Amino acid sequence: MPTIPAALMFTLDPHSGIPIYRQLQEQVRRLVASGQLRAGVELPSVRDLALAHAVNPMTISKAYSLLEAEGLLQRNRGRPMTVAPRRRAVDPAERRLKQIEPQAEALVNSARQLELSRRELAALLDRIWEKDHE
Amino acid sequence: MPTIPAALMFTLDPHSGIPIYRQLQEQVRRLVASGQLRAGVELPSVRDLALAHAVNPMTISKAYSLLEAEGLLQRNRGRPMTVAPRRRAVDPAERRLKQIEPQAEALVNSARQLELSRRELAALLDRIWEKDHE
DNA sequence: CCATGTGTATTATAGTATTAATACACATGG
DNA sequence: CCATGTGTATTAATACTATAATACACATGG
Repeated sequence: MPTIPAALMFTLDPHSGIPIYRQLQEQVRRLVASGQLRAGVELPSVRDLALAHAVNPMTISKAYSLLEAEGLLQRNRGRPMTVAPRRRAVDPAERRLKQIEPQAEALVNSARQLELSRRELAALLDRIWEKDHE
Repeated sequence: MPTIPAALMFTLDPHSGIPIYRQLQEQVRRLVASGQLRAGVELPSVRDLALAHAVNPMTISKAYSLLEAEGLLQRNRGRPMTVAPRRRAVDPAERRLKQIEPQAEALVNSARQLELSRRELAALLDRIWEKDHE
């Protein structure tokens, strides 16, 4: 089973107001849903992640534990956590869209409260999308 | 000075993980930036808002106090809070775009982690935009 | 066997968020 | 004047988030 680089995979911001453990939890969910993390793949160690992001190991562990309770990750005593076996390797686009929907709704809501036009919002998103040029 | 209906104006979700006082704070900022809340307009009373959203009055008061410290609201002893006088009545589109940018970046990030295409994301946003038909 | 690597449990501390129940100072309309 | 409406201060309690410093149980490679 391949191992993953560790830090580079996740974005954790302690000052975002969103609990760190939840940031990690959601990102793992998405990477698993999209198949970027496939069944059996080992996750970065708690200590590595904590060190790389200047965060307490128990905070990482908490996210991992919750993901294990969700059934997304598998715990292997004395060994790294792995992505749990899944029925479908990748969620269909529809399910992935569902997953991002609340976040999208919040954005549209904000745009409306700012009285931005649909075009202005679309242009902003295009700009951001291309900025991280992939 | 006109008074505002109270509850209908804001969306507060105690289970979103984002502190309630901050949800309110950001929404007021946006409504003021867009001119939907103009200088002098009275805000819903702390007790009304708290009652309508099943939330503690002090939580609302905290948001109001922070907005007053920001200079966005004005405190009038014994009277409702009002929107403070501003240089420009409405922020230019550029400033309003700036305000929503972090949220938009987070969404694009999520979409990427879910391996959604730019088109899929755009379509989702269009759908949501029109769903709330305005 | 044992150093090293896993995740985790424990205990303590700190800061923040939220609620609850009161009480106060001020403004306004009747 | 006074009932009613403002926002706010106070005190207490609870929950959540995060950190720190240890310690433990297990697995693996040399």
